[in-house]
Amino acid sequence: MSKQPKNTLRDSVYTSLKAMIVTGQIPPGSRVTESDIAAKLNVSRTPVREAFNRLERDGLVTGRPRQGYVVTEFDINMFREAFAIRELLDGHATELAAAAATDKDKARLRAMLAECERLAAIPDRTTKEKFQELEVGIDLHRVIAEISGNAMLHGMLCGILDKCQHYVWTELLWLDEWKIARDEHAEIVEAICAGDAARAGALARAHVRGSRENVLRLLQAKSDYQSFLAKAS
Amino acid sequence: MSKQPKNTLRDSVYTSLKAMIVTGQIPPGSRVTESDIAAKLNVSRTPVREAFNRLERDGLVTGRPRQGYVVTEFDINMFREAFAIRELLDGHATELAAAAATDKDKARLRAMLAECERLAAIPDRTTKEKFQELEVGIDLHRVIAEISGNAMLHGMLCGILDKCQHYVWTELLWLDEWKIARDEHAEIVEAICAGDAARAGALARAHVRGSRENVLRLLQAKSDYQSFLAKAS
DNA sequence: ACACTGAAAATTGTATACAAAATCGCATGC
DNA sequence: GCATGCGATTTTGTATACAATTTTCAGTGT
Repeated sequence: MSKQPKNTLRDSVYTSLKAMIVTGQIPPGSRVTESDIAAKLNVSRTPVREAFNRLERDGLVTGRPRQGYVVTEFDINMFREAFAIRELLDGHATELAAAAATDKDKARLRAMLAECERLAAIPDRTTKEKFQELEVGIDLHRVIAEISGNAMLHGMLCGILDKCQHYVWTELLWLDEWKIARDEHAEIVEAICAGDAARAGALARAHVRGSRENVLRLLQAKSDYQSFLAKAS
Repeated sequence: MSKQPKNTLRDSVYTSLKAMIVTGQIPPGSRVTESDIAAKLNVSRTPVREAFNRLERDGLVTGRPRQGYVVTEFDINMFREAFAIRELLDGHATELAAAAATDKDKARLRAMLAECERLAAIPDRTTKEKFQELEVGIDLHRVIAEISGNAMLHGMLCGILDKCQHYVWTELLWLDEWKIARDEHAEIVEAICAGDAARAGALARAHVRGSRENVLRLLQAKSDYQSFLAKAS
């Protein structure tokens, strides 16, 4: 497809599939067959199978023995679970990052903030640009986890953030009220740059809690809207 | 081989391989080839490949593009990383478990404690029995995570515990000083049964920190012993 | 003795062929 | 009309064949 050719087909397929799933091109609940994907990407089933294995391990698809794969449908319960863990891991990672960040790291974080700002300032944004802002905002957390120096923590947090991104993108981004908490991100970066671990950690935890509440509120609104539609018809 | 026949060969191979790795039958740092394992288990390379994929995702083996797989060697740094995360996740899981445990759950935990006690009381234990005690002690944490009701937390903690088990088993269990902190486990279970979430969480966090210090002390002793051997020869 | 070349061996990456199992549809019997 | 059973189709699970690449090691030249 129009993807950068990776070293191995397996990685290429994995990346493509993951992008398609996270962005909702393949909506949650869809049944996906190895043959279809293989045909669509012009490869054999083998690399597709291995990609599916990894995606299943990531929790983005669920596969039952001889029954094929289905793009995971996240319910509100999984969302709560993910955010409870994020609060722990993100908080700790941010504390560590504040203690470990080099000047180069700090510059990198500031550049991401600026990029986020730039994307937010575009008038009449397309869906793609909205997604880019969301992605940069989440990437900020990934980079903070990387800076923390704890590779295992970084890996686990990336996995959770993928799921959160998937959930927000497929369920909520259509809402106009959606908005990245840019000020909170800026405060966190500021605390990291100041080397204030305690403050950075507290801000990060509060930010995760705030995001959770924000999303839950939007989910409620969506649910209300849908039941309104149902009653009206 | 002498494993219970699972539904799919892939799962069977995964289970067998994981057991062989975690118990050190295949020592860390060994090169493992698909063909060897396939021959040893009398299956084709395909299920072995998929098992390797999952094990790589688990972090138990590391594989480079066309270079084969190597059983991951955990260094002391990874160990510290794992325990930092365990402190967060185990603490939270134990808090949740204290709030959520049913009578059946409590009975299950008490039964595991009793089993641990029984294994510890065996005189002149074999290596296998030592490993069983370790396994039950770690399983206790897995079950607590399960009881917490947060499936994602449970899954992540299981992954980390596998690595810790692997590390302890391959690096430290030969030491006679090794000893499961049975009293601490008992205290944690007690707090869970009493429904005291704050106390249970605090105990769990302290227990993880204590385990970490214990292991680090043993590693130091091992290192001292090895340098003593080197100087003597 | 050492470095470099190049072919052979070993090993993974990919494709494909075949087997087993599940699902779907249809017909048949009650 | 509905349930049930049987067969055809679809889809995954496994094995194997082939391609690509890396490593190894022997041989040669300096």
